[in-house]
Amino acid sequence: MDAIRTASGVPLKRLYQIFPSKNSLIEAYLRRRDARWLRNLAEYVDTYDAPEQRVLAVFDWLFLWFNEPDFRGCGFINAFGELGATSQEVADIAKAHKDAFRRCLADLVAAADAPAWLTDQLVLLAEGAMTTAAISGSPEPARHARDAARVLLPVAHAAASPLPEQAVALAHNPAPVSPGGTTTR
Amino acid sequence: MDAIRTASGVPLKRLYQIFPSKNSLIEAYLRRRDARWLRNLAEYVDTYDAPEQRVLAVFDWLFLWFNEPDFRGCGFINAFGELGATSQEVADIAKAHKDAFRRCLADLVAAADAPAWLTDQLVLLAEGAMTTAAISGSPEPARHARDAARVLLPVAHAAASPLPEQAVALAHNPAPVSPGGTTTR
DNA sequence: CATCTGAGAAAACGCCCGTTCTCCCACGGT
DNA sequence: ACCGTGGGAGAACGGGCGTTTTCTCAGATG
Repeated sequence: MDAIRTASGVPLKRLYQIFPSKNSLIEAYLRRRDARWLRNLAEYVDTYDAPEQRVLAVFDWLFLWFNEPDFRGCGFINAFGELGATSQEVADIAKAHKDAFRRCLADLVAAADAPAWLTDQLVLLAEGAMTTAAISGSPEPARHARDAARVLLPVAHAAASPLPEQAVALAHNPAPVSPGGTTTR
Repeated sequence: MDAIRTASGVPLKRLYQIFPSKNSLIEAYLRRRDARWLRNLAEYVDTYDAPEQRVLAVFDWLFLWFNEPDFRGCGFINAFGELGATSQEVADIAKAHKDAFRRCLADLVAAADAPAWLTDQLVLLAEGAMTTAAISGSPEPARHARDAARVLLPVAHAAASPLPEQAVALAHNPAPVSPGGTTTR
C-alpha cells in the first residue's frame, strides 16, 4: 500500500476513495491486466494471416513475453497460488482469465479447421511454458511448446479431415501405446 | 506458526529449537514434500513395464493426484509464485524440484527410445496440467495431457527411429505450418 | 531432601502493514 | 477579507503474527 502510494504519488486518502480496500485494488489490477494481456496477444496473432501460423503465433508471443526483463511468471497463476485459497474473488478472476485465454485459443483452433480437443492440449502447453519459464528463468519453454504444437496441430487437423485413416495410422504408429484412456477427451 | 503448534501439539519452544525460523521450517517442508512426491510418482510408474506405458503412467498418476480432495495445485509452483521473488532459497528449492521431475521424465523418455527433446514437451504438458487443474478445479487436464502425450510419443519415437522419412512425412503432413522457427530447439 | 536442569504452556514483545484520523493549506463563494 | 469545504501529507491506530521470554513443574542428581 505505502509502496503504491509512494510509486504513484496518489495520496492514501484518495486511494481509499477509489478502492475501498487493498483487495479491491488487487482485483482491479488483475482485471486490467487480464484485458491488456489478452489484447496484446490478439494484436500479435493478428499480424499473421494463415490459420496455422496464427495458432503457432501464440507461442511466439509467449517467447517474447518470457524475454521481458521483469517477467515473473503469469500473474494469475501466482495470484491463484497465493490468494486463491483465501479469496474466492481472486480465484474467480484467475479462472475467468484462463477461460478467456482458452476461448481465444479455441477460436484459433477452429479457424485452423482443427478439432476442438486440440485446444485443451495447446492450453496445457502454454500454461506449462509459463510456469516452467518462470521457475527455470529461461524463455526456452516457449520454443518447446511451439515445437510440440507444430506436431499436434497437423495430427489434429488430419484427425478432423475426411481421411480418418491418417489419424488412426498416426494414433498407433510404430510404437504401441498404453491401452487405457480415450483419445478424444 | 501458532496453527502448526496447535495442529502438531509440539510446543513452540521446541519448534524453534528444531527450525530456527519459519522460513527454515517451510524449506524443510518443501524438501520433504519434494522427496515424497517424486517417490510416489516413481512407485506408480514402476507398476508398469512397457516403456511407453511408463511414460504415459506419469499422466495417469497426475490424474489420481488431481482427484485428491485437498488438491490445491503444485506446492512448488505456488510457493515460487508467492515467495520466489523474495526468498532465493524457496526459488532454488522449486527449481530443484522441477529439475528433478524433468530428470525423472527424461529417464522414462530415454527408456522408451524417444529423443531427448520429447522430455521438454512432456514437462510442459505436465506442468500445464497442474496449473490448469488447480485453477479450473477439475482433474480433466491430466487426461488432456495424456492424450497429447499419446500423440507426441509415437511421433518422437518415429523421428528417432532409423526411418526418418516417417518423421518428415509427419512434420509437414496435410496442413503446411509456419515457415519461421526451427523444429528442434 | 535440596537443587539444578530442561521441557511444556502461554503470555508478552515487536514489527509489519492495512486502514483511519488529524492537521493544514488552498481555493471559492459572499 | 472571512469562512467553509475539500483535498493532500503523514502520523496514529489496531490487528496479525513471528519470535522471545517468563513461569511452572517434573525428573534427575548429590
